[in-house]
Amino acid sequence: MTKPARPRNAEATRAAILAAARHCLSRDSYDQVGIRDIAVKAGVDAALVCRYFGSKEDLFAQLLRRPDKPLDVIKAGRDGLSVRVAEMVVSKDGDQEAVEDLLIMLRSASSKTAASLVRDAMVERFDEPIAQLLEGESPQLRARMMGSVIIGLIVSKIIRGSWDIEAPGHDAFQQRIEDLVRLSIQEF
Amino acid sequence: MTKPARPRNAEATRAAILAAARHCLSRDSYDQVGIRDIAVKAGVDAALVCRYFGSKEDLFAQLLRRPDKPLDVIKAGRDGLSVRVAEMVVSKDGDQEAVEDLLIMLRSASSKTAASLVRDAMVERFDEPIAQLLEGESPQLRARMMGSVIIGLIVSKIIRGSWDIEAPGHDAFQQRIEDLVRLSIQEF
DNA sequence: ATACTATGTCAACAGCTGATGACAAATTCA
DNA sequence: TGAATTTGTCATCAGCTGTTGACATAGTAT
Repeated sequence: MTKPARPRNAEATRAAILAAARHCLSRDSYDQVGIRDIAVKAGVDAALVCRYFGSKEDLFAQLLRRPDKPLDVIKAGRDGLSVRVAEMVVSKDGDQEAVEDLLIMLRSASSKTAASLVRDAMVERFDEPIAQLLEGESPQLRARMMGSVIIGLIVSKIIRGSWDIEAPGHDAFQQRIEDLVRLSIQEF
Repeated sequence: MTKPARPRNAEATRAAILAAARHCLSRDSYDQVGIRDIAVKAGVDAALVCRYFGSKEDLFAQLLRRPDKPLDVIKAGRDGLSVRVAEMVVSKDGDQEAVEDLLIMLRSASSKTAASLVRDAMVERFDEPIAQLLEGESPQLRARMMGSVIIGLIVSKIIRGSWDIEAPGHDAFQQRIEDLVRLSIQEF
């Protein structure tokens, strides 16, 4: 009993490493997630992580960079945008992959090495797509305002653990978030 | 020319270390700020930091814990709260010490060791004082909603560097923030 | 001056980090 | 078969981290 003998498959282990990195980095910040943590989670030796991705920073960059994955909330169009965003943030039904991407970015936003990568990813994957959905003046600014509202809700949840709203008030809570999102992108 | 011969004064160097820590931790996260960084900034040996504060974690705790400093924005009362908050976030005239405190917390919010300290400080220094200012139903939740809006704006600024609003639109921008804050604490 | 304490410095520790190159085993190809 | 290439592991490096204890120096009291 030495090795479970996983079949050798470069592409699969590469994907496993990426998935493990996503898992770890959505729970802890860039500085706290070690290459060895990711390797263990992926069931691989730590050296492989460096061999496949060059460096920890490159791995993180590759993790954030996914031009193939447009966000569901956004690509569904301008109609009902606020509703979908509120749903995404508050419930488990919405675009949870988008929330995970945001979690990864926000957790590592204050890391020196990861900061610029996070900024670029944020612009590319959130701000620009949202801005393109908006009509009227200064769509970029309004997109950033909406980003702020979302970021605030998620970071607040990171800090406190959860929102734990009692059942009867939950609808009003979600409605309030919806209103905040709507107001944030309203024309001036 | 070996030493500028700073006069030996325990209280002063203790304060210098605290100030240096504030300086460093408002710019980088808990994980990235080393004891040596703080010591250099304070003009002291690194060992002194540990001798005066026990450990890095204790130093951070002591930094967050300032019951003597109620926030200006809050203690001015409920009237005009939204206006003052918007001013605080967007301009340099507002309560900038409060913004710095928030920066320190938010930068280190995703650090494993600092997380619980940040959570407690956030509740103690922001959520509770704000909630006590609110009348009507579920003041805690509404206080947290307002916190979310503020956090979002500050974190967004952390990520992007600044808001760089062109001069003519600036008033409308501040007005919008004011409205967002007002909506966030509005009764249900 | 002498003893004593408070304040500050130095050197070193164990532990962790990201990264590298040598090696082993599996797979593929001739 | 045997050689070659891919895939994975191991040991190790240098650098950094928080922390500690031994030492040095300044200030104070006797």
